[in-house]
Amino acid sequence: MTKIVLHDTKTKLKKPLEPVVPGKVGMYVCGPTVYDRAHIGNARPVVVFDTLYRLLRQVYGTDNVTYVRNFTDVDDKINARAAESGRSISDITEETIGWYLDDMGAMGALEPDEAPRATQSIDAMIKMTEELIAKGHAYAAEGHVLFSVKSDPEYGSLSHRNVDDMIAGARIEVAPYKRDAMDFVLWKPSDADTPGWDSPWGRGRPGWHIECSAMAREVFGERFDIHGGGNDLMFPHHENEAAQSRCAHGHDGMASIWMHNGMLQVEGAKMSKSLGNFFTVKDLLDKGIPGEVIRFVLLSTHYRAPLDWTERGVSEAEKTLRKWRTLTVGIEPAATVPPSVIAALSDDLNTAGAIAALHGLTGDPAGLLAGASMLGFLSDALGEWADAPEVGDAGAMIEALIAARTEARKAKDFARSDAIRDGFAAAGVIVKDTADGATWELAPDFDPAKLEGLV
RNA sequence: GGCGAGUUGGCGGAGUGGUGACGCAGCGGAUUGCAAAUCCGUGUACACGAGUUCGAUUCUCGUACUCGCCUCCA
Repeated sequence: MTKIVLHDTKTKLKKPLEPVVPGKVGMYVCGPTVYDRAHIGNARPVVVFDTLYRLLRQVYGTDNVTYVRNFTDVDDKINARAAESGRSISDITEETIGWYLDDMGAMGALEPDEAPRATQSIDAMIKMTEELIAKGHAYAAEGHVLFSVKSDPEYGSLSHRNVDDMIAGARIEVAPYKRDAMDFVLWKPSDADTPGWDSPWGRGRPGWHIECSAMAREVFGERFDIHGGGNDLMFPHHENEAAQSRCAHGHDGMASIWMHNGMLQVEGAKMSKSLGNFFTVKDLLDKGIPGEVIRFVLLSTHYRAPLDWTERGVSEAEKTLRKWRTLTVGIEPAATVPPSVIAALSDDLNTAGAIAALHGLTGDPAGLLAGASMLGFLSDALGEWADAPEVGDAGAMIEALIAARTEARKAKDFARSDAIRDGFAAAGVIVKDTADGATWELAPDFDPAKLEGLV
C-alpha cells in the first residue's frame, strides 16, 4: 500500500499515517460557523482536505475512509446576526449551510461522510463537560463551566506555547468567575433571548471548543487519525480541543496527526473588509471565475505555505485547465492514477508537486486525465465553463470567410487574407492551418458581430 | 513582548548535502507568403552573515524583511 506521510503540527515532523484501526482512516476537519457566506480563505482548507480525502479514498478504498466536518450552528455570531436581522436562528443556519455546500461543491469538494451539527450534539457536550468536572479538570461557577488550564500539564503542547508567557503578554480580560486567566468556557448561561439547553448548571449553551471534542468522540471514539483546519485554529481552538479530550480520556490520542493549512492573502496583502479585498467564493463564481479554477489556484501552493490569491494566478490556472481539457476531450482516463501524482500527494499532500507531475503527462492524455481526476479536476460536472461558445448562425459565415481567405491566399492577395485572419482573431475565432486545410474553433470571447465587416 | 510560518530565476512554484523540477512569460530555431497553432532549443535562482563539510540553495547559529496567531476568524 502507498505510504502516506503528513506533517504533524504537534511534533513538527512528517509522520507516516498509521491508522488507529488498520486499513481504515478517520479524519475530522473543523467546519464553518454558519452565519454568512464562506469567503475565499474559508475555501482553502475545504479544498485542501478534500484533496487529502480523495487521496485517502484512493489509497485505502472509498469505504474505508470517514471524513467528518462539523457545522457550528450555535455561536454568538449567529445570535448577533439573528438579533440584528430579526430572523430566526434556524433560518439563518439552514440557509447558510445550503450556501456553503453549494459553494464548496462548485469547487468540486466532495461532501464529508458525516457533517454533525453542534445543536444536535448538546447532550454529548454536556456529558463530556461533566466528565471533566468529575476528573478535576473543570469547575462550575456562576452558571459557567470553565476548563482549568492549570490542571493540564500538557496544555500548550500542540501549539507550542507556554502558558505563563501567554498570560504575561496577553490582553485577556479576566472574568470574575475564572480561577485563572487562561481558563476557557465549556458551558455558559443563556438568557431568555439566547438559545439554550437545560444542563446541570442551568439553562445555557456550550462554549466553542467543546463541540469538536464531543462530536469527534461520538463519531470516532477516543482516537482517530487526522485532525485538520486552518492554522489560525491552532490556538486556541485546537489546543483547547486537545486539552479537553486529553483530560477527559486520560491519553493524548485524540488525533494522531494534526494538520494546519496556511493563511490566504490577496495580492500580497492580508484579506480584510477594510482593504476591499475581501470576497466570498460566491462573489468569485458570480464574477465568472469557475469553481474549478478556484480549486486549481488553491492547490497550486503547498497547503502549509501562505497562499497569495492574485488575478494572474487565476488566469494562469484557467489557461492550464483549458489546455488540459482540450488535450483530454473524448479520452477515457487510464485505469490507474499515475505514480508520479500519487507520490507527490503522498508526501505531505504536495499538491503543487502533483500539478507539476500532471504537466509532465501532457503526452499521455489518459494518464493526465486519471491524475487530474485524482485531484478533483477535469470532471464533467466542473467543466461547463470550458465549453466553446455557441456558434449560432455564424457558422456559415465563418466557413465562407475561411474559404475566402483560402482563395485570397491562392491569389496571393495577402492584404485580403491577412485582414480576414486578423478579423478572426479579433472576433474570437481560432483558425488553425493544417496540412489538410484550415480548422476553426471558438474562443471564450467569441463575438459574431465582429465578423460582420469582413465579408 | 511571546509563539509559529515564510524568504528559490522576469512571475508563479516544487525540491535536494554534490549533473540548477515544473508552469507562465521572454529569447532562438523549425514550420508559415506573414502569422496563429504545433514542435525543438534556451536561463551561471535559491534574503544576508558566519559555521559544519571534500562540497550547502539544502544542515546549524545569528541578522534582516514579510506574514500569521496570541481577541471572533480557515
